[in-house]
Amino acid sequence: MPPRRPTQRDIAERAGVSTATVSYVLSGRRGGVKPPPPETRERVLRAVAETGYQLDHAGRSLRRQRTDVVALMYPAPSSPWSDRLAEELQVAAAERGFAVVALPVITSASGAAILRVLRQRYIDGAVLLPDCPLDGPELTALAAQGQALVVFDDDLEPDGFDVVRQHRSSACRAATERLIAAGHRRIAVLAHADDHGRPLADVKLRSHLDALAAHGIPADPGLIRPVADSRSDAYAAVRDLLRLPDPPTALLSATDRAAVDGIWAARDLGVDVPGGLAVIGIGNIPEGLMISPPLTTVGAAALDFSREVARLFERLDAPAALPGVELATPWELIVRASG
Amino acid sequence: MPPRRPTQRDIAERAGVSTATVSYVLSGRRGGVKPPPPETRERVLRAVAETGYQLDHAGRSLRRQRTDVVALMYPAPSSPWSDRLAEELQVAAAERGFAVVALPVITSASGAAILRVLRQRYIDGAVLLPDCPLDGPELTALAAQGQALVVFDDDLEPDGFDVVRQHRSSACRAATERLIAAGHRRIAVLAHADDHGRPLADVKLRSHLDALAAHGIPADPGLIRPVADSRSDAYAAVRDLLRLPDPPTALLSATDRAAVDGIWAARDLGVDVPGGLAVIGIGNIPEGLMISPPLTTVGAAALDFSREVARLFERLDAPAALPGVELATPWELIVRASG
DNA sequence: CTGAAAGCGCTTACAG
DNA sequence: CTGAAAGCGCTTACAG
Repeated sequence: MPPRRPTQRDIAERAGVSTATVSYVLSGRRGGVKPPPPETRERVLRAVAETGYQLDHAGRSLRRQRTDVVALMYPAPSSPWSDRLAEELQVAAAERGFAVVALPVITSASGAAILRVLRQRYIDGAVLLPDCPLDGPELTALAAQGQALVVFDDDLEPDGFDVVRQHRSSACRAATERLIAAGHRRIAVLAHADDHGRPLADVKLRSHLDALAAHGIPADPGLIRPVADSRSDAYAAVRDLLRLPDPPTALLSATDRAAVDGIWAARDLGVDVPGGLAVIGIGNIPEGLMISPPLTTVGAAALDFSREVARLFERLDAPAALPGVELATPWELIVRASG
Repeated sequence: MPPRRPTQRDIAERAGVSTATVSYVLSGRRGGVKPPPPETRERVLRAVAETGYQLDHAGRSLRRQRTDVVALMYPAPSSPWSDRLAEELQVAAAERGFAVVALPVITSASGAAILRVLRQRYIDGAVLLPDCPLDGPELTALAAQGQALVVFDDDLEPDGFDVVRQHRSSACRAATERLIAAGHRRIAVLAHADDHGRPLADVKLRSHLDALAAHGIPADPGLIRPVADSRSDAYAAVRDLLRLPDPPTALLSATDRAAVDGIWAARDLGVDVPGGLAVIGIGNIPEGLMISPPLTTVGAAALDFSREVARLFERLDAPAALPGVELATPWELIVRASG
């Protein structure tokens, strides 16, 4: 037996009704029209049970011109933030009969395939976390084609899609300023890596360099290490930095994870934190509260995406296209004990 | 202007050709038939560029009876393992023109919605990591309907789907046996939590209790804490355990993360690891190599899913349904310095 | 209350 | 080399 799935036509024949009736029973009727009476209903449901019929998504979404699927797109690897957003999205989606898929973006691999998911209407809408590889024109085009989009970005202008402002740049600058104000002049940086394994000049690193420049402090390239995405590399890098003849007195890390490893490296070398090395991370993950001393960091105060999720579904529910708006969930400097 | 997307019909009119030709240009022809000549091709591509036409996934997949999408399903939150598998899947999928979606299962929320993605043919196939909420009959039914499935499970029999054996139970038992052999009798356990916040009697906890029973060692319920999924709770739980009048001498944790926090709690209290507290985790995440002392753990030796991914695409490429097979990627006890 | 029929956007044998 | 036409599995105005 070939794996042919039964269709509504099979159910209709079996139940002695039309395919219209099958559809009415299974999916209801629009506009408050009465559903089929119990006897009809039961005949259909029996046929469904007997055959193991399952609705076919392609047929339905072609006809309805919607997929009832939303996506969450984020740069891999996942984080407590992306995990939390996935969860909130799933709860809200379940209430409305939507399914949620996650789209982790792996820089080297994903490219075209992941864009196809948005462009070719696999989904009705998406929340895009920061640093997804989509530019303004692309987002505008997607929005114009009807995709509901809520995009975390500090620079793009809303244009048929909504933009969530985090003001990451000023929050990151505040971290460096705090270190400078405390007298630090040699500040090591654990940065993200670019494709060539060099420090990535992203908003985090640029904010730091801007703050240094604003205070006339020269940046020492030797103190900038592209290890923020690897726990083991971060540990080793900080260990090496602390063994330098002229070691840094402070550490700014593009990720909280690497900052935590930096604290471990310092502790394992007997260097006091923050006395011997002040440490500030970026991201505000829950783990930062667990380390001793607790991690000073930069990030959103609360692990809460309810407004952004609600906005996505407002878009999805709206009868006509909504104009793009700005939402604000600003990052802040969260001072704890490590720096 | 309503956001009507152009269709191949629009492109055909604009280029003065038939929709068949448009499709041939955009999607090629089966069976080595020659593609349209350059002039035709160019007219079509120009119309595509002018209108911003994008293929519609619903139309194509309804006609082709396949979606060219595969999924990775895993219990949330994500882990280095699920991240790595997503990456490998994405690389393999990109080569074949498939898109990858991740389906994190959040126990409370997901249920029905996530099953719909499999049942209603949103996707052509999936890899299911351990502890996804699908039973044997369900998987058999999905496989019979043509879904390509590779399922991590130690108990299910393959039946139209493939099963990856990890032998988690015997590997976990080996961890407890090692502690017992080293003379430990009071072994604390950081377990997963069930829906009521009590220790979840999963394969990890059961293996531990079995090993204790086999050696006639009574289990002390007071030593079993449901904190394996929360870093902060794990730290606090271990701190409290170590302050007990009769503290445990060893710790087995259902997750490496919680084990690492346990080591931190011990170190912060001045308790030597493994001298004062032997610690063994489960999961073998890279972070376990970073802590001092390096974490003894239970898990797969390598962060490598190439065989499982290859098998999924074998299924997808096969002209007829393949019988289910067993693959083996056994977990092992990985002895490092912590216990 | 129910059914016949059109059509969503594609692909693909088939005819010319 | 290209087009007319059928059909994938649904949903839904409309007629009876």
